[in-house]
Amino acid sequence: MARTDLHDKGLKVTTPRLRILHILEDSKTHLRAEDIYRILAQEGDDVGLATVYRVLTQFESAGIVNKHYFAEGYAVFEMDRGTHHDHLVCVKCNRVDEFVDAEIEERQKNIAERFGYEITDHSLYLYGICKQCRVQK
Amino acid sequence: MARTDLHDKGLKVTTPRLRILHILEDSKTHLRAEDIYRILAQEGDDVGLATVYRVLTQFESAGIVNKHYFAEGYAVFEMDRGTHHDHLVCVKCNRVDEFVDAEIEERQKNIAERFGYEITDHSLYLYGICKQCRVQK
DNA sequence: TTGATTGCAAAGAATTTGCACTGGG
DNA sequence: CCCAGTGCAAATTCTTTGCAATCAA
Repeated sequence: MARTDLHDKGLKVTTPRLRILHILEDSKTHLRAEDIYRILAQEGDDVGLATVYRVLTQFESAGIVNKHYFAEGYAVFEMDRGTHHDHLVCVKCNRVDEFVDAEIEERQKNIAERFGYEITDHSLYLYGICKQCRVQK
Repeated sequence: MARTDLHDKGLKVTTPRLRILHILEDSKTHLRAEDIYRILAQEGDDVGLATVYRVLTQFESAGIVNKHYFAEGYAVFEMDRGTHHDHLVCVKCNRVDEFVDAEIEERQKNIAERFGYEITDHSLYLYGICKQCRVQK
């Protein structure tokens, strides 16, 4: 599956790509390039950081992963599992939660229509302070 | 107003701060530190880029401005006017329209509540192709 | 074989910091 | 006066790129 996945996207099946794909598939959270680089090293795969960045960029172009900039100043990646969702980001601890709201999606469509736009994409981020951070404050 | 504004926040009233505040107040769009630095130079104010960054950081802590990372990899700033407006952006001509949808705002609030977040801010961008761009193909 | 892919190191872009000097209160 | 505030350059952090070696197809 991973093999054919890469092949279908016109990407050569190399060890770095398979390993990175695997790490992304296993992860439940958003990962930075640096995170992936560290995990690779832990697992004994000596993949260069530059390669991690390059592979992630290629995966993004191929629609395999999604890239986000939350409020920290660096990019994080997650598998594109086909299910669109928006994000809640804690500005204190950087925790991220995901949600989908059909009504919001619908209204966005209507608003775009009203303004004469044909939507190609959208991004919705809610920034706030999560429960834990408020408690320990 | 600007003077007392700074004073009330415990910030010394200096030329760089007043000028930067003025630029932010006049701007209808999000500005990068670099943008502000360039505008200052154009207006004849020789303020160092490092100072722009420092002042913006202080303004953010003081609640005077909001800082965001959208999908570009760098921070943008805007005055905190207490009103959340969202944006429609044309990916062809960069035209920008603003909108507010009470129902969406309401649902966002509910979602945040459900996840235990206390919202401090949010950003909603709809990217698309505007009518004119579609017409002239 | 052979062009795509990788690693490493150097380059870039955005942002921060150290330090001596300056200016607001 | 005195210390917060500033400018400049050097340092950091995140990411990209040039180039020779390497590997998948």
